[in-house]
Parts: sequence; structure tokens; C-alpha cells
Amino acid sequence: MKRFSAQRQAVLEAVSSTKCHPTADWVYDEVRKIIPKVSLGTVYRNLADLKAEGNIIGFTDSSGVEHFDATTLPHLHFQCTECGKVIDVPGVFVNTDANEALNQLDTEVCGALFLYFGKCSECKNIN
Amino acid sequence: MKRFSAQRQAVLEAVSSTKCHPTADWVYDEVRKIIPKVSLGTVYRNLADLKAEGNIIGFTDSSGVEHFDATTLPHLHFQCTECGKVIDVPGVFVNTDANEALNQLDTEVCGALFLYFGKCSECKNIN
DNA sequence: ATTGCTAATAGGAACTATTACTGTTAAAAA
DNA sequence: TTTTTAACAGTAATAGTTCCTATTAGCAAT
Repeated sequence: MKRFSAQRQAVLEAVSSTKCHPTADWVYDEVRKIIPKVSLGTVYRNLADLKAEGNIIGFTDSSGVEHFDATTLPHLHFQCTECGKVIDVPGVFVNTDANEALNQLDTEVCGALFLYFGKCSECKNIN
Repeated sequence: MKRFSAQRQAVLEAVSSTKCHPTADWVYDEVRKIIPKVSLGTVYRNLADLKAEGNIIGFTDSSGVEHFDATTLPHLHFQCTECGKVIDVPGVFVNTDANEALNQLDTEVCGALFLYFGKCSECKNIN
């Protein structure tokens, strides 16, 4: 049934190979090193499929660009407003007050995005 | 110096008039009811200016579209993945564990986006 | 091996939200 | 009034993403 093509494998390996929370474009460049004729559409589709299957996660940053991450365990992200870099915020637990409030709103929560922004250690010291 | 034009006022009033967390497009439609010849570029520029001045806040949803909000006090948002609607999650305090972790990363935090998603009470009961 | 079926592909067009550019208008300053 | 300049309308351009069409490649049953 499900066919794990060379393209899909290359996409998954590209995302897994880095901690830089890559964008579709970065993955495209990376996959082209292995499969030079790969299509950008194929990269997008495979990223979407891998995300739907739960093999990777994806989140949209404050400028509307989607980033992907092979670490599917829940964690927070920080994005530098200067250089755009996204890094992990480790070991943080989110309080559960929200769950109560969301229950009261009669919603069915299936995910959450927690994204901090500011200046990273490098950009902070430049300006 | 700063000129508070009719266009800017209409933009601010449009955002303030609703709790629906409108997009630039919604604001554009609303402002055109008052100033039919207003330009979409003007709406975008004024939204950006009002945001920079702190009169409104803006946040990007999971599909990369920016939403605006005249309630500048910190609060959380929930977006329905079915109908796209954004609603407030009231009375939730965010724990401070993240601050420690972010300090250890030597970052200078200036904001955060907390966005839950799932099905709202209406869409939940349809499917 | 050949056929038929379907998933997956390459390539590119199309779409959407947003930004940038180019005169023009109108408010404030001189 | 004249000058200056912020803000404007209208439009072109951009970036990220999705959609479309013809083609290719893997699998199952003949």
C-alpha cells in the first residue's frame, strides 16, 4: 500500500539530520544533493505526509514560514527576530490551567504552538 | 509629526470593534464600508504601524495568516482547524519555567505566541 | 514477462498573503 | 502663500505554498 519512495526517505533524512528546524526550502536544497532532479512540490507533499503520519512535526513562525522538526516530543521553541534562527527550549512543562479553560469553551484541543521570540545570544551582543 | 489620518482611525476602529481576531483582509472590507476608496496597502501599513506603536497586537496562525487584536493584555488563543476561527482563552497564566530555560540560553525574550488548535464547539458537533 | 492498476513523481502554473514602488494628495510648517 | 513631507491610492512584484497535468515506477494477477 504505502510506498516509502527514495524521495520520501531523503526528505525524512534531511529533516532528521539537523537541529536547525529547517524550512521546506532548506529541505529541498538538501534533498537535491542526493536526488538532483527532485521537485519542490514533491518535497512539500512528502513533508505534509510525514507530518500527517506523525513522523515529523511542523510549526509556522511569526513571519508565516513553516519549520519542520524530527523531534516529535513536545517542547517549546524560540525564534530570533534578527536572524530568524529557531532553537529548542528544553525541559519546560506547560501548566495545565489552559486545559480547564479550554474545556469550559467546549473545544477539542489537538495541538498547541508555543513560540517565544526575541534576540538570540549572538544577535543580542551585536546590536 | 504623527498624523492620525481618517484611514488609520478607521483601521483601529475596525480592529477594536470585534472580538473575532480579524485578518488584514477582513479589516480591509470593514474599512471600505467607511472609506470605499481605501487601498489595501494602506490597511497593511496602518496595521503594521498600530502594531509597532503597541495599539494592537498581531500573531500569525498555523497557516501563516496574521490576525490582529485590540486586546493587548497578554492572553492565549485557540484556533479552530475546521473553520479557522480564533477565540480567546481567558484567565490562563503561563508558568515561568520557560523563563529560566530561556535565560540559560542567553536570549533576550521580547514576546511569545501561544496558540492552541483543535475543533471549536460548533465544528466539533458537526463532524 | 506482460498487462492493468494505482501511488508517486517532475515540472510548472496558479494562488494567497504580503510588501514594495510610483506618482498624487493633503495636512502642517515656514 | 509657498514649501515640506507624511500619508495616500493604485498597482506591480514577491515569497511561500498548493494545485494540476502528463509521466513514471512499483506491485498484483494473470
